[in-house]
Amino acid sequence: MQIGEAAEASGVTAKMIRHYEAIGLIPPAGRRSSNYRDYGADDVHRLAFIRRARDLGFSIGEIRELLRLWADRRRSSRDVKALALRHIAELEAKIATLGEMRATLAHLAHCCDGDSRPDCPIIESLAGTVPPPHRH
Amino acid sequence: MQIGEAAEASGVTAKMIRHYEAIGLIPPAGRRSSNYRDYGADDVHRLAFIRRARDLGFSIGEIRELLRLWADRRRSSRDVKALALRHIAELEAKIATLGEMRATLAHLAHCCDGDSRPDCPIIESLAGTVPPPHRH
DNA sequence: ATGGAGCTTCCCATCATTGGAAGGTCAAGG
DNA sequence: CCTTGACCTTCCAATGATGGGAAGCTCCAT
Repeated sequence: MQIGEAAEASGVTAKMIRHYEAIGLIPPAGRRSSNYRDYGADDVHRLAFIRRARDLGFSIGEIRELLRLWADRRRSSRDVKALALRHIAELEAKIATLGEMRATLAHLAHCCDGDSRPDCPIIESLAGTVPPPHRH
Repeated sequence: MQIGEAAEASGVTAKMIRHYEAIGLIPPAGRRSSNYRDYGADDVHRLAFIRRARDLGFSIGEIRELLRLWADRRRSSRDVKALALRHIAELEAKIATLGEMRATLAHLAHCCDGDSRPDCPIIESLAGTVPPPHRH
């Protein structure tokens, strides 16, 4: 099948399929006489794998490693799990950061009247005219 | 003061100060005869404002708006609060996305033995050989 | 006057993805 | 047979926020 159909079947855009090939995440696709790329079921399978990994927030580098582990029949599930746990830790760190931002901002917003007057603890906090809320 | 000192005082790197000037987030700094940028207390104050807004996760576009509101003595706190609430919603959306990733991956990792054998529900889920965990 | 610290501009890299231009290929229909 | 339109090709550029570094200028202390 050609790239459009492979994109449809895998959920990865044609644009990204070419990109993944360019950066060596996937092997170069076969070519027809027309120079069009040609994909088989295995290729689509690998692309869908990548798609699901992206949906879980794995980086390209991590996906490279996941693909290597997937292909290695002698892999240990320990290695896969370690990679997953490392990624979970990254996710939790990001969630914590965003959660702190949310909490700080929610507190400020809660203290803001939200009326037609200019006085606003949000702006004042950003301006540093009041000590920033420091809850943890 | 010159840019290094302003960077130190505001918590914004000299690199970023120049960048913010280039994209019009801050007005062009005055220059000395040496062509060095020259900053006063007001400039540092504005940079610190930007720094705190960045720390709360506001985008450059949002900060542009916040700076406009800060400068506007006739602003309504309603407008500031609306911007803050909108940003809180963005943060919560991101947190929710990351949280779903974390939950899915944690479930898979929990089901993975993590031993020396290759069998691994994480890899299998990515490969699509088992239906993906669909909890919401 | 020389060294070094700090400044200047300019270009490039990151990360994953998207957009578009210019042009080649193929099938269907007039 | 020729056109049209959908598909493909490569290449270049942009996104957002930041960092790295080169080449060259300014300033101050030794």
